[in-house]
Amino acid sequence: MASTLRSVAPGLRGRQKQDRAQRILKAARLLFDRNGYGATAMEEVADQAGLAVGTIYNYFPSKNDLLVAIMKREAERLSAIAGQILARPDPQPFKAISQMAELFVDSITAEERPLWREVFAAAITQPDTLGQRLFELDARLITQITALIEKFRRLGVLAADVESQRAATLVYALCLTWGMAFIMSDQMDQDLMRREIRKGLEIIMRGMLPRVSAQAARAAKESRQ
Amino acid sequence: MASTLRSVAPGLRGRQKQDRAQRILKAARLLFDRNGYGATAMEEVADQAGLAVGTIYNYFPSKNDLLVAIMKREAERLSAIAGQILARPDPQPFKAISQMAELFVDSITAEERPLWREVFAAAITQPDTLGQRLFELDARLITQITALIEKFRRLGVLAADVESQRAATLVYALCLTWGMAFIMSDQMDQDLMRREIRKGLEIIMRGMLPRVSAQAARAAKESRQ
DNA sequence: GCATAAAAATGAATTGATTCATCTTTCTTG
DNA sequence: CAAGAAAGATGAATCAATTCATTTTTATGC
Repeated sequence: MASTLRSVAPGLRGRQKQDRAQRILKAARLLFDRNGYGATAMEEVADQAGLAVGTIYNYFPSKNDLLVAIMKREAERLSAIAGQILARPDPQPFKAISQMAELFVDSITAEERPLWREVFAAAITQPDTLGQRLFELDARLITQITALIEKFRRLGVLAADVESQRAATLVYALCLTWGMAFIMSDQMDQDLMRREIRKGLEIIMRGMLPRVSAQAARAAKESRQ
Repeated sequence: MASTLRSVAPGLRGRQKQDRAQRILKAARLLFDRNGYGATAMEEVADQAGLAVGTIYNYFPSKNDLLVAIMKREAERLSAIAGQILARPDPQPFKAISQMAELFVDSITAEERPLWREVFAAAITQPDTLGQRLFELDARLITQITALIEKFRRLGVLAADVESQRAATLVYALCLTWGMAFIMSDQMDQDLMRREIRKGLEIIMRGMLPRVSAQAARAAKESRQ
């Protein structure tokens, strides 16, 4: 009980613990990159880290957990950069939102595709633990896009009657879908993904532009008839 | 060689083969439903089907394959119904497209959620085999939505300068994203999914309505000619 | 410093998917 | 119909993740 309080300060034990977790992550990362996730046995990770298999399980409850811990670090950068864009967005809404989407694209490279496949799969089968952990990041990104759209909406550059959050979610849906397509098909490259997302954004943005006044619309309609 | 041709006609062997495949599917379905995918051992499926483990692997190359074979049947209905909607769509574009989206929603029930999780995960880790097999269905759905939008576009109810395929993909992205959200969170029910998709559709549809400015431009162009 | 408790590490045992050498059944040919 | 070939079924063996009883290391109280 009392010892719990003291152990917050890193004694020998605490330092070793940090060190080992780090060593395991580094070893796993190396082997997953080199040989792939499926082809890497936990025994091998243990060897590489200079530990016994059982020990790894004291730090990461499963092989999936280990992988997610590794890849989450990668994704973490994303929301930091998104924050920068949000701080001084491009004055043109389309460009600013595109930039956010590009971020997403840039964060998944072809080399990491095989690992991302495993991460997504793990997140889906264990949504409450692994999925949750990753989805935090996505939620943060949606919040950031929402803030961006809201900003433009306030300025009157975007329609007042579109809910920012909903629109942001739509943008996110677009990115996620193409991100998944990228992850799932070796045929697709980042450029294609970028282009497709851009096209989708164009349609979304059309729906977000302030509508011409009702009067003008009616007039136009009448003139057509 | 010659026998290959003859074997198309179902002799005893052929019939048995059909029968066994069916028996395996039924047994697996039963156990997956009852005890879950993870908790069902292939030995159990074999027992339930009255076969040896090895035999199952003569019919389905892996446990994942078995699952996908089961769930694909479920999804197959979808494109049939989509075809019906396409044959006689609601005259209002929003309603017609909503109907398509609803289809998607209805095809994933809360009971099947755990199994869909596994299916999605499998599709992601083995995109070339399992994923491909499922994605065929999605591709078909996109084609059908594209056809629907194209129809409306021809009628002039939707903007001429929006590419139907791209718009359809966006609609699909919306459905897929919420479908995944549904699958991943026990908190979400079909109603919520339905509502969210509808809201997203509203934004998309705004972007697809003929623009006043575009009309004006066209009018101007025509008057010039 | 030593005895005891708590925390961590260890690797052999368990569990379950997948493989494969062997055995059985069905088919083909004379 | 019998012999040989081909297709299919079988379950014991393999392989890898995960568990757990045991041992080792570190911390605590005297």
